[in-house]
Amino acid sequence: MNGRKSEARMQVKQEVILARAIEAFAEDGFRDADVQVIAEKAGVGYGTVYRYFRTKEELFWSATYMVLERLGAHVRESISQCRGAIEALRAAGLAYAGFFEANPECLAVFVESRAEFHGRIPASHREFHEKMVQLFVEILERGVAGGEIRPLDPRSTVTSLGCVLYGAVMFGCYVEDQCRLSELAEQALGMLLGGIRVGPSTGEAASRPL
Amino acid sequence: MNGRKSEARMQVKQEVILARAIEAFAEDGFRDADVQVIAEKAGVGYGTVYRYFRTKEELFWSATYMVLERLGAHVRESISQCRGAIEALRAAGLAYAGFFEANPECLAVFVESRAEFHGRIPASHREFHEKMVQLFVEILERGVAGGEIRPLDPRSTVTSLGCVLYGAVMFGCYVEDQCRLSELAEQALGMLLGGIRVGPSTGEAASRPL
Amino acid sequence: MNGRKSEARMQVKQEVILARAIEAFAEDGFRDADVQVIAEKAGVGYGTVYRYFRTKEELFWSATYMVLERLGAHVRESISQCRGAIEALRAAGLAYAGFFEANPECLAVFVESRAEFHGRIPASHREFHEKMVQLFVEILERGVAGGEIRPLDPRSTVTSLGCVLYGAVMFGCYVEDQCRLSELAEQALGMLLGGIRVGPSTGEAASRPL
Amino acid sequence: MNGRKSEARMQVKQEVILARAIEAFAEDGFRDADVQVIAEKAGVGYGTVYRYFRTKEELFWSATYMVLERLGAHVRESISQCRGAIEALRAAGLAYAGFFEANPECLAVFVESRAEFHGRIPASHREFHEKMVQLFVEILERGVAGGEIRPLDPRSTVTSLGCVLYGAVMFGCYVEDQCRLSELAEQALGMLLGGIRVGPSTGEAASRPL
DNA sequence: AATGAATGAGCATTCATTCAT
DNA sequence: TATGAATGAATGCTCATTCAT
Repeated sequence: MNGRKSEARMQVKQEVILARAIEAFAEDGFRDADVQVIAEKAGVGYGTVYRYFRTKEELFWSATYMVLERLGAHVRESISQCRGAIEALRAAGLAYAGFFEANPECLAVFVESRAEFHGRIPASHREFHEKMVQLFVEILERGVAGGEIRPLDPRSTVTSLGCVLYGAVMFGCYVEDQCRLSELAEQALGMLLGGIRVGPSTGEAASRPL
Repeated sequence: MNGRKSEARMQVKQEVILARAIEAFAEDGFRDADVQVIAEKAGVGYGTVYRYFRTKEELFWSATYMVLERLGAHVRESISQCRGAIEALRAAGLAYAGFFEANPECLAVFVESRAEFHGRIPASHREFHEKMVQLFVEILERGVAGGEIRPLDPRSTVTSLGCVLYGAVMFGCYVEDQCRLSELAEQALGMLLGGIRVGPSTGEAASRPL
Repeated sequence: MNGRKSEARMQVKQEVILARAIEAFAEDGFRDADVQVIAEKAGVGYGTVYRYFRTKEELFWSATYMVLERLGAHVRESISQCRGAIEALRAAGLAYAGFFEANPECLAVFVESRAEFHGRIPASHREFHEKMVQLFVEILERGVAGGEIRPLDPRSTVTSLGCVLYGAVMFGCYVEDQCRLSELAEQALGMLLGGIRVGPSTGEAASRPL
Repeated sequence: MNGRKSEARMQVKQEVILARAIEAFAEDGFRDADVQVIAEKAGVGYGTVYRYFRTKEELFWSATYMVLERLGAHVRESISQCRGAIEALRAAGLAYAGFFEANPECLAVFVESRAEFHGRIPASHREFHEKMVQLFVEILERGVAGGEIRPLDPRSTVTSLGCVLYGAVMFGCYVEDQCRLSELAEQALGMLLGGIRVGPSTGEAASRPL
């Protein structure tokens, strides 16, 4: 029982450290963030951070992965109630952008992680990416099967969707004083969906709110 | 004449330093890049770098700006021969992605700069962004006036286009083993254009090559 | 107990660093002294110095303050056994000069600190100065009350005494091959005391040994 | 004739550089003063400074020597009209302190030079010192011969005088908000003179204005 | 002679990581 | 297991000095 208690405590501690790490990396970037400060904010000793994460880099990738997990959960939850495929795509897209809008520090870490790839995407991140792609592919296939969506190649369509959503989130810094991230994504996604939906795609359809 | 010679030489030297800086920042990122190494690669003394750029940060932003200038020139050149608006948009989009495909170190610096914004986009970068937006707005307005493009709001449309192109370039790392950057952009752009072009937007139109 | 041990050790370490810093600043001056060297001499790691002193400057002022503390202790001790005021003044003056004679590295740091003031005397130094003035004022007032010293304004008299002692210590470098610092101070102080003592101040009194 | 013109010009240029050097060394101290800045302020090219002074150190000692020359001229001029020895001593002392009061940048350089001695007084400075001592010795001997001053050992008396004046000038930073440098020197000098003048040295004599 | 661009040695400071307690 | 004192490699930046023009 002692072991369990201890395990649970450690689990909590690790999550606290990760949460503070996200904030620190968001604030200062990977290189400028200070492990000392993260430890202080997490309320643990300096060396303790190194008992949970071998290196600062491991801490960073764990923190970015936590962001991905939260993002994934948020997106999956958003589509749980959706019936139609188009509806699900819209909901997922809005959830994707909305998550970063609601958690700016996650966005900052997300951007930071993209820069830190330097050509080497960690396996965990690649797996997350694949899962997300799979999720969208399934929605699309469901939509195609149900006659809601034109029979496009699912993977390349998802890739294009990915560009739009990833782009909206990354590009948002240029328009943040004009519109919110979710509006940006809604708009761009709307235009894309207008082009792939079955039936006469009128201008109205493309530009009206999702 | 002495002055001119000297000025010309200094101009050249500065550009050499910037070129090597782009490579170094691409390779190691802003924080890990070593000014000493940049100096060596540029064939100048250490202190000389600091005669041309007050700080490493100034060097970094100058380098990223040089990337933007090259990118801008490449894009502008690509549309110089285009007649139609849709044609120009396709050409510009392909040039945008093609530039980063042909210059991976510029892409790396581009990504790095996005991460280093940390909420503060340098004025020079914002101005570049505005010019690019203006360029696309003019193309769109020309297309609308010529009846080639549906009467959408130009700015928000350009913003969506921006998301797609920016997104393709940033998102490319996830698909680089499946398709090239320009293919990715072509595909995503095609889907978007399919949705904004006048006339019945058929599935065929949206997915066929640009 | 663990805490105490650690605290005590750190206290010792800090004092060792300060002691070596005094030597280094004495040898090379503030600007030329190398923190690396101080660390080595103190037998601690480089970074350790910065755990105890935020900056080289803080280390310098701490070192100069340690000199003042030693000086103050030496002077106060010297007058503890004195009965008469004149006797105390003589003893204090000799202790003042004698301290620097016995600790040349303290003298060098003392001089260095005077140069580094640049118009801004650190609060701690000003406070030390005030305490010293107060000490001498009290001696003088005791001497005046006891009829041993003429009723001069204590503060301006102490200021003049300060000039003589400070001057002797600073001026000593010009005469060091002719007489020792304490002799110099004794001589100058003797002349000054000859002028303020009650009774006919004969030449003999002014120039004879204190 | 060309040569002469050139020589004269160089003479002027050198003095301009020295004058600006004094200001710079006074402002920032020897180590922190920037030769580049001195050159700019002097209105000459950077390298030109090095045509007139082999090293920064040589420039510094030349600058400090210029201070001494000005000081010496000021002091010598002050006593040119004095008849009596006591009168001359007072005048010289006041001129000494008054010079630094009127030229704070010279005082700063003077202090800086004391710190930079590090045990090695430059020959030129030692010679100046000797000349000053000689000047005062002659005044004293004249005073003794004329019966105005008691037959003290001239050299040790001058040394004590030196302590008082040097001390007043160096010590002034502690009392600058209470009295001016010249007042400080006047006061301290008055006390000392009260002690060495022939005749009954009353308290009044010692403390009344010079 | 005058200039100022070029140089690189030198140094303060930071911070990830280790390890004794 | 938790801690935080200790470490020293790493690096941005300065500035005295040189030398080609």
